[in-house]
Amino acid sequence: MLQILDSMCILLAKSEQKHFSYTKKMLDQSGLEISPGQLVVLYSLFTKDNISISELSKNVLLDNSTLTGLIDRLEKAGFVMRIDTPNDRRSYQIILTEKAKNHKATILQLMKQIESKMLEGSSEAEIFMFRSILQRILINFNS
Amino acid sequence: MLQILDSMCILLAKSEQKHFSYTKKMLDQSGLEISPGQLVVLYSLFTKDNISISELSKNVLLDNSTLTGLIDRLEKAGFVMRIDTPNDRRSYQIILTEKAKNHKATILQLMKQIESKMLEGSSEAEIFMFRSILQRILINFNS
DNA sequence: TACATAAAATTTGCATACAAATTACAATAA
DNA sequence: TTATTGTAATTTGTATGCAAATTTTATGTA
Repeated sequence: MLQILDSMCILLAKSEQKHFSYTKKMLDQSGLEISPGQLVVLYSLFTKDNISISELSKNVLLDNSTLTGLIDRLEKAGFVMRIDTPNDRRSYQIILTEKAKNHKATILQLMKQIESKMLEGSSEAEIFMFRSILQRILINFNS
Repeated sequence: MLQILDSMCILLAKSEQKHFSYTKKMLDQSGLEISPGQLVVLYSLFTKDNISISELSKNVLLDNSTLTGLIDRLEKAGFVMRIDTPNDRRSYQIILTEKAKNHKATILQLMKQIESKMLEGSSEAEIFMFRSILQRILINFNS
């Protein structure tokens, strides 16, 4: 085992890095023409779209400035549109296009597939505990 | 709880993202003038330096092209030096400077502190299982 | 109404990351 | 020895991410 992985922090970082690369590879192969970052945004929008960038930013835990670029690329690829917000010319509503809705099932299935790969060999009980520790980590770093 | 965190994949990604931000913040406050990426490289070099970029790349699970920039910045900040490899003019040996060695204890202590924060509220048994699942994830994504 | 303050989105600058291409050099084969 | 192949490191291009600054528009106050 690599020495750096003695550190739980580095082990977490490298696990996520490999997960990210794998996701990127699977997306490339799928022909969907979306990126890992866009995947998260779409996943959130499938549950609730027609919201502002600021609202979306809370839903996906990303800064507005990060979302600007992500939405740019999603819009260019035809998955979302920016629509004027009534009564507030500063803001847009982000809505899914038909194209995005048509790909929803495929996208969700791909995500399930990646999750399966990730958790291969872990029991339900282990996964349950894994989830709760990750949630605790998120909380710990937000205080 | 945020809807996106239903997905174990996204939960993992966001946990790491928050860990990264926290590490960056702590490093900023420490006055050490190093970044999270540089921290991992130094951590590995503390165990074994005087190695080539390619060898280091295996030790830290990073691509050569990523390391070029990281080493550039570490060198500029006076933590490492590139030394010619005898008999191979393509390659350099990366060695730690006295400055880096002088900061070793401080850096390791800071890393311990971040790990403590991360795992706050988790038992030894939970941490043990967490570690083994992360190791399995790393393996799953490498095959 | 005019001014100060706040908010929404974007831009800019910096730090990861990798893939693909490039440069320089080494090693092997013809 | 020359040509091919391989290797080490870097460069370039693209995608995250955030902080800080900026632009545009709202809102609240004098």
